[in-house]
Amino acid sequence: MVIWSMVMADDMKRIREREEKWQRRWRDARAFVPKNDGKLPKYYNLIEFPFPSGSGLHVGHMLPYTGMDVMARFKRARGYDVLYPIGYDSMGISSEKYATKVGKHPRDSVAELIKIFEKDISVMGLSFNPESTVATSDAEFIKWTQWMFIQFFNAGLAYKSELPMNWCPNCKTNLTNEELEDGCCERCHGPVEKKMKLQWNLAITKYADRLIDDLALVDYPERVKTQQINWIGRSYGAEVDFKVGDDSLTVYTTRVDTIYGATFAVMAPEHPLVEKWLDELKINNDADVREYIAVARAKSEFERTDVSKEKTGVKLDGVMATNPFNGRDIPIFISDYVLTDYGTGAIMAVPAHDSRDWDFAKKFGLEIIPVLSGGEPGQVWEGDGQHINSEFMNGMNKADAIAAAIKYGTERGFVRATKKYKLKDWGFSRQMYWGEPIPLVHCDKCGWVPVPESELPLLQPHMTDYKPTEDGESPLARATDWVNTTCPRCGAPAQRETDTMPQWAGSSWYFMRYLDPHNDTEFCSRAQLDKWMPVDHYNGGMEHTTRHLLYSRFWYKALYDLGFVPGVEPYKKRTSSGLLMGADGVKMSKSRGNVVPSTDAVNRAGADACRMTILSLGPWEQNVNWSEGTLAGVQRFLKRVENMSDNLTDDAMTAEQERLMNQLIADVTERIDGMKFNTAISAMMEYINAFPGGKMPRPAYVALIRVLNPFAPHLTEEMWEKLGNKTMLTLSDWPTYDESKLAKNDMTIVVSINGKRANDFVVPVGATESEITDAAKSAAGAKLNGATIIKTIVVPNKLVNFVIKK
RNA sequence: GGCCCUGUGGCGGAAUUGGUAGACGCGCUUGACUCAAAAUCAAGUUCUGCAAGGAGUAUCGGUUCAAGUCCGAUCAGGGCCA
Repeated sequence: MVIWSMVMADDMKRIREREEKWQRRWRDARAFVPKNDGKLPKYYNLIEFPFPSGSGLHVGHMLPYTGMDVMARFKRARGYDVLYPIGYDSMGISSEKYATKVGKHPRDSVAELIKIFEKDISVMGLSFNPESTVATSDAEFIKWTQWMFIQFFNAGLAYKSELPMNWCPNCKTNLTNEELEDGCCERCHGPVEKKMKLQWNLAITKYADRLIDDLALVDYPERVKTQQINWIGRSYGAEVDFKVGDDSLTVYTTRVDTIYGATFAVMAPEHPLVEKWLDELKINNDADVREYIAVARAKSEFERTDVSKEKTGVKLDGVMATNPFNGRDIPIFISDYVLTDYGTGAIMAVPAHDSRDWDFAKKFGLEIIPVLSGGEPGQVWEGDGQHINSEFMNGMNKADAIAAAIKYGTERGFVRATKKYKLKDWGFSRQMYWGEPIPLVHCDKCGWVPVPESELPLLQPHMTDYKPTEDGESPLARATDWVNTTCPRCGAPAQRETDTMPQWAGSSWYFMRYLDPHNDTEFCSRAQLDKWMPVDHYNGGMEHTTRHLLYSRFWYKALYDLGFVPGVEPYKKRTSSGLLMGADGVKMSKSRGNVVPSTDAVNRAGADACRMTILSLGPWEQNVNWSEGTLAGVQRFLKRVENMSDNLTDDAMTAEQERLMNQLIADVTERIDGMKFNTAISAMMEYINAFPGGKMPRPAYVALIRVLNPFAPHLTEEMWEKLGNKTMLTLSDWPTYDESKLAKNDMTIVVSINGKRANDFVVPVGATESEITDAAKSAAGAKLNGATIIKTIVVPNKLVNFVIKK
């Protein structure tokens, strides 16, 4: 026992030393630095850059890095000039929270974290370009993030407006609605308080149509495209003007065809007309109305629109709305299920054909007029059908009736066809210390004025107390020396903006800085952009398919419109990797005790074995569970491959061995291309199983280590050197295969009767159909006795099926 | 509630275009080596049955000569949006 563990430890030591040796040699040879000389086609291979975590890396973090590393090594061998960079998303609340926790200024703690992170990933043998790393918190990076914001501001894409924010008293942060999860803080899952706040916004909704339409130009998984489209939520509808006395109440509807079934109108409690009517004393039950408004204001959007909750509302007593189509007066309610910031903040309610309106009408005893046939009596009907009770629309279906109603109303001036989006403009203000300061100065005379480019980067002042404030104001507001400045335009006393940018800012463009990380006159030279953009392959998690992907696509399009980048889409192809969970199928976490630290796994099994294990566990897009058993299987495989190098024969290869070798190269090539790493690995395992006793002819072995190289780069380099090669395998070309050698001499054909497998038989390749049928008949034997063959189906190279009757 | 994805041995998972279900790995069983064990090597391993055979890809139904694969309904798990 003791002796064995010493042998193991000795073995492991040898493996680790060998891995370090090759990592050193690759670095010295600058093997992973792109040539950038225009001689080879470029390939930009991108992972989502990480937040430098302080809690230690585990094997799950390595999954995307490893898979994309295989792609990078494969593409290099296939003759591409590959850029595979890594950097750090080191701005933002995560870094700030960590700094607070360890009691160090974020500038220092971030630098330490990056060092730890780099050390942890260095053992894996990943082929990142060591010369193009960036961190979003570097001053030289912040400079260009701020510069871009100023370009957007000057182009009218950045504006300030009052927005509903969600204050998390635990994290002391304001959150936008997108940053909530089930109505709670996405970080601590605690309750939030709603308040209005003046915020900077980026006008992403101006790009909503292009963000949808340009998805046709890129290669993203369908589900990713669908999620983006749903998130943007484009709907075609109509605004209809209802007269309310001298005022005009505009409602938004996607179902203007049902207007003859509108029996009441509902307004958001905060709708400005409600306020106006209260002021004008037009509302008789003003006390009830005011109370309802106060209660609704306190609720979150999530609570307000939860369909399962009981509908509440108050009738506005004293005002009626006139339906412009038929002149009919209908009552008006306020209710919290109508939101101010969606549509016009007012709807026409058609209870017969909308379940929320139905619930509301039932509760308040309101009239219900069906205008589409097809429903059950006494139930809401949301399907299509022929229109009834609808004058000129009678007999039409939904689509035709919508068009007819819009035409009718447009001609008479009370309807406008509109397009609406669920997507809102991007709330771009945060009230925290560790974010890029928004580089604007407010002057009483000149308004908001950008900080001159020569003064960028505008860094946060060094503060010892950078903790968030209790009231949600930016901690930068406390740095009065910094805040008070002069107007860059007129020189009068002025104040700096104290809000900072969200974490999403740096991640919206970091992939361009990799191309030219130390340029201090441009964010990236145009020549580098022209050469390397767009990113050829961007892999990331499903959790970033809405916000990050949409924000960065918007950012790139905005830069394109301003003439700074060469295309309209930043990423040509997007893939999503699944998560690597603990062995128990639950996300790795300290509290769960299921974490497998990556340095640990590498020390136990070596980097090659870890890399292959991570990729063998299951399909790339799916969540997979860590398995020590798989690790052991992979270790066994690598050991066998190594031992085979002492067992090579110089015998001529048999035809079958040659076929296997060519098949191996074909299979592995195809599977890496399709990111089917798990089956690429099993193809290699099958291959060595086909050589009994571990005896392999030399060329068969060479082919194996060449295709194994992207997965197990250290071992294969060592074996390659052992075979007498003087150049590095990492710098060698990918092996080719001979298509003509893939064919077998004979083939196994299945014979089935009425679709049920009966037997199989072997025929030489090139047998005629009648030879095959005859062979099939004899293979089926007694099972055909006394039967009439009605039909014979021959599937080439595969199967013969007899349809029989007895 | 809406949209999307996934259901295959004891386990992780394989199965081009519908054409031998269970590759490969783990685990397990047996054998070789060993005083013994570990490691390694060899054989076996969906279930049922002594066998011949029969059953079998969440459930039910459909299309087809043929369904894990296509269609419909149901159930279960996951994701996104409400």
